[in-house]
Amino acid sequence: MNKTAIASPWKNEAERKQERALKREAVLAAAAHMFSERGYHRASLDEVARVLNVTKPTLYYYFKNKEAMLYACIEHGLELLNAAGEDANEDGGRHTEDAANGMERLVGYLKRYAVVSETDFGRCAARISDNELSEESARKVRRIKGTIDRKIRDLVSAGIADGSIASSDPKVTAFALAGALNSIGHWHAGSASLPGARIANEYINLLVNGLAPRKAAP
Amino acid sequence: MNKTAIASPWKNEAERKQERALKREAVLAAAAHMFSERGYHRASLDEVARVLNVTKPTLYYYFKNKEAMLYACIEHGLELLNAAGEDANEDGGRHTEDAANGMERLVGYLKRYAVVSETDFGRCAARISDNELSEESARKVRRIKGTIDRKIRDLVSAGIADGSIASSDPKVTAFALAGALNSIGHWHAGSASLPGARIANEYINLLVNGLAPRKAAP
DNA sequence: TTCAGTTTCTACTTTTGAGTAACCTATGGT
DNA sequence: ACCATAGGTTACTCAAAAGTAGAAACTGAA
Repeated sequence: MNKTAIASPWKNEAERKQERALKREAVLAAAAHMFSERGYHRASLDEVARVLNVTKPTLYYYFKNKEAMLYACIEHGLELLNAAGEDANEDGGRHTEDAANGMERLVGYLKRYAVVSETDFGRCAARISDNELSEESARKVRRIKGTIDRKIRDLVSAGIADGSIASSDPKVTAFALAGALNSIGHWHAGSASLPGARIANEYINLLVNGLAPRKAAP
Repeated sequence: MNKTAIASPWKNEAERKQERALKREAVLAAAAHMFSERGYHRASLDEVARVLNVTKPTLYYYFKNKEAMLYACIEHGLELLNAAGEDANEDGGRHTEDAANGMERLVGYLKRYAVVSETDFGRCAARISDNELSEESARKVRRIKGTIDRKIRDLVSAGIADGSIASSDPKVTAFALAGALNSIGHWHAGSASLPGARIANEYINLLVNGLAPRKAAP
């Protein structure tokens, strides 16, 4: 599988480009970690640079400025959350013969969403307020958030249509679901005692079944 | 009821002290608004002062520094959230002859909690991360948050005991409930289109009944 | 060898906003 | 008349962190 038996320490054009992309991603990952850990303002680029074993100006070689880093983090986080929704459609259809109903698809999405919302990028997207960004970037972020919200809402609506979900208002329900899941990232950081997957499951169980006891399993 | 027929423009000792307390509260309210609107770091004290028609040093006459203001905001918010729980016990017992069950008391609490979490102070308490504070203050905040969490957990446990609530884990459930409610403050700020009370009700309805349809009302 | 381009560094400048010093001006008590 | 205190102002300092200028070091190519 190796292209060359011995790995040359000198890179050609393509390799250099790839390495640059790799480094850019490393910068982003470090920034995301910092942002989600300390918040945007308390995260200093000097320190981000330090954990990467470089100096601050190097970061500016890969990103225009700090805000650009934050935007990239949030955008990437939102893309992950969005991607968690993409296979909500596929997964249900592919796994079983008959198409999954609205509830099943929604729960599948929520589970994947929960997983992402515990990553650094996910937490950047979920926790950091838009208004840290320029109006320009904030608008873009809101657009993406809108499509995610739309996706949840559509799943809720589908569930209502096929009778698998009871909700009087898909719009508010979608807000509530996203809000509840986004909060996972918060407390997870605060009290690290609970295992993440456990929390997510309990959350989703609560959202699906509610606090009130059920007479019989539907 | 008036002590004097004509109000003297000159204040005595007691009136002065009260006025000072009033001004301190005004500073706090302005700060809370700023903090919850823009976040701690983006809120500038110069601007807080501006909306109060004073200058920045005046603020320092009432508070030691910016962090002290934030701490006071958060503490006050937490006190409100806590107070919302105090009358959870009273209210149930006082309103009807027979004592309210766990679920009823919990829902009562959650409703009041939701209302508070939409105020400036509530949002400061719910949204702003502890690590903006000194370790000293953060510890105190965590202690108060702990008692609130405990209160919710106890209500959940009580509900489980009397059969009005179904939950496998009061601890995680309490986290989830607080997290979900705290998120109200976020989105309310983002999309101001929905009326607050409506959102809170929908949220709580979701948490109580869940997404899954119920066969028959219990 | 020299050139052009890439990547990173050292050593700054700039900006922003928290915090302070020092000084006014009422007011009320003595 | 005088003083102490409360409450406020103007005009600063100071620190931290963002951002920049410009040189150095390396690479691959001509």
